[in-house]
Amino acid sequence: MDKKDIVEVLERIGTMMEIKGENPFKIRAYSAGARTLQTMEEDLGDVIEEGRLGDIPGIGKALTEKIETLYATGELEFYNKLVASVPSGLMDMLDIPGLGGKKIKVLHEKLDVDSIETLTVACQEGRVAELKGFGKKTEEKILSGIKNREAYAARHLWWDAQSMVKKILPGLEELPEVERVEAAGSFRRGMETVGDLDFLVASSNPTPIMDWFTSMDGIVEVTAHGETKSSVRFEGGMQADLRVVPSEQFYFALHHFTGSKDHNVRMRQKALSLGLSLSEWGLRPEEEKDSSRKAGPVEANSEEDIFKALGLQYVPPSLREGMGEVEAAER
DNA sequence: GGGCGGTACTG
DNA sequence: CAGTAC
DNA sequence: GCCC
Repeated sequence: MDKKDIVEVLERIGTMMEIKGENPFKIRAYSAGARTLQTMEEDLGDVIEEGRLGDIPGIGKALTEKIETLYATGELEFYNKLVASVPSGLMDMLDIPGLGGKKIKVLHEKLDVDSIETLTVACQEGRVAELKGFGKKTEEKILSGIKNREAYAARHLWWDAQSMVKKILPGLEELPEVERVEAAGSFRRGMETVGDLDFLVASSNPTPIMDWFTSMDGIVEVTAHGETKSSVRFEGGMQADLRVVPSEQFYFALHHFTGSKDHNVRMRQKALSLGLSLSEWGLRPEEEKDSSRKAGPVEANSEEDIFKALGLQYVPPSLREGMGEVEAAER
């Protein structure tokens, strides 16, 4: 079995474990392993041959064994058993916003739902709303999620995302309560495709901003509307999130929500090695857990300041993929 | 053997 | 409060 | 699950 197929198997293992209610950290380990493998430049056969698979960060004893077995035989007992125990239709349900492993499990056990089709019927008959932990609103959300799932699941070309950003950003800039605003996320990193749009605003008066954001033209659904975080969906399926933070936190939050996740992990580790703790809220001494004291002792008036505080050279968004750029920025 | 991010929003 | 999402 |  080749690398691509093995990556696929590892990802599916993660998904199935999610539905089985496995330990989230275990699930993460599988999807991290899949990503690592996917981005590995070397030939998988060579690496296995030389017995170096386990040397790769994120791939330990269990994953090494499974990957080697798949590579050599194309079969994996562990995987086959998992496949046999999870109805394939349940996997598709994870694409529906608001449904995770736990809820899917309940739907399956209580209502015998085993596919998008049977789930649709269960919703239409009102059986989902009667379940504990569910309700009428959940039911409607599931139905609309099903109806739009192709659009929702799809990523969008950077170019399309940009035309959307060009419409939203100026509107935000014009609001008097907005002190600073940036688009973050994979859009800011310049990825070829963009999942959701992520906007970040500095302000001490979020309410009017959130109200404006959740009532823009072209919105088909407001998925969340809070003080610091709101989320909307446009016709065409593009989703946009807005976060409002106090201006002292702006660059920490911008860095955090620009990602990538792997990059953030590296940066947090780097901070920890200096006895500091980095988060979207700020940079503070590690033991000072009290995040109620909002702004940390370290100030940042730009993203550069954050890198500087960690003794790193600036890494532009497009390089923040957690693939060694943090190490390379050491100086 | 213990930690793995910490928080906001929904129902 | 649990579940989900980021 | 992986890492320390």
